[in-house]
Amino acid sequence: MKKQRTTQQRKVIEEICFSSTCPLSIDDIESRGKEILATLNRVTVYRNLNRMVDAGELTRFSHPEKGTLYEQANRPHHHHFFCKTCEATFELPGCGLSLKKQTPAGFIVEGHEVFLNGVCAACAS
Amino acid sequence: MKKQRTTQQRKVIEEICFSSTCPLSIDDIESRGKEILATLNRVTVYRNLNRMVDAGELTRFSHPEKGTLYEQANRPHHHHFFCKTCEATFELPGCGLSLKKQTPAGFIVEGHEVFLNGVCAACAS
DNA sequence: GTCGTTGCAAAGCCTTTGCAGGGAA
DNA sequence: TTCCCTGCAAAGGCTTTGCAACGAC
Repeated sequence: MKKQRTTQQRKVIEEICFSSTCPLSIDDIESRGKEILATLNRVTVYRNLNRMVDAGELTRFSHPEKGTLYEQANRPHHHHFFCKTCEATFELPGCGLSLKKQTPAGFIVEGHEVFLNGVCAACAS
Repeated sequence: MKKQRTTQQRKVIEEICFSSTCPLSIDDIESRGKEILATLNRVTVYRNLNRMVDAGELTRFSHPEKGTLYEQANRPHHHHFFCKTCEATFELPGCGLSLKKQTPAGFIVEGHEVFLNGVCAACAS
């Protein structure tokens, strides 16, 4: 692991990622970052996010509808809900999955992801 | 809906998709198709798959590790298991998800996807 | 002959890489 | 001063589009 330097860009990107309560896309992070630091470059966002994923600070996953998303790595086990009306992604605490019921004999399950979709409380009312 | 013509390419692509017991990637379909019809072009595969998705014959979904996959649309409800050893994708019948437990008040769940990963029976033994 | 389809080339996204200049330590 | 980091440009992968030729009907 190389020694890291604290740059303005890195501070902005880390602040955005660590303060968000839901997964963010590259576009989210880039546009929010540019509000704070107008010269922020998309490539720099990519590089910093990749570094943070490698360092175990962020988790990257691919959402079926929203593409690549990033979230903090230290969150408790949870899944995601995508609202097709406002297109926001929410974090759902806990897990409604019964692994034993799902798994055929001989298969070893090491991990899983669940994506729910529908309409969120705000959009439904 | 336009009138469709029955071409060699389309027959090959449909045969591959409709006879597979697990989801296929573009690469899978292209390489299997080229074994039957060597001149088959990747663009033609894309176009036919898109047409079949639009026609409701296939479902396209994005797997977190394998990227875009295609499967028959008329299959009963199921989820997918990805083996990290042989990198195959298996279809798991049924559903181990308890939606009520998972859903916060006010959210309306319309659909869901579950991806399991681990080691399949063949690779585990 | 008509017109849906194909194959090739090219273009569009998303993401990564090369490189020179800039800035943190 | 050192050398990590950034920004720009360019390159790679995946997918779509434009266009002329082909082929099903």
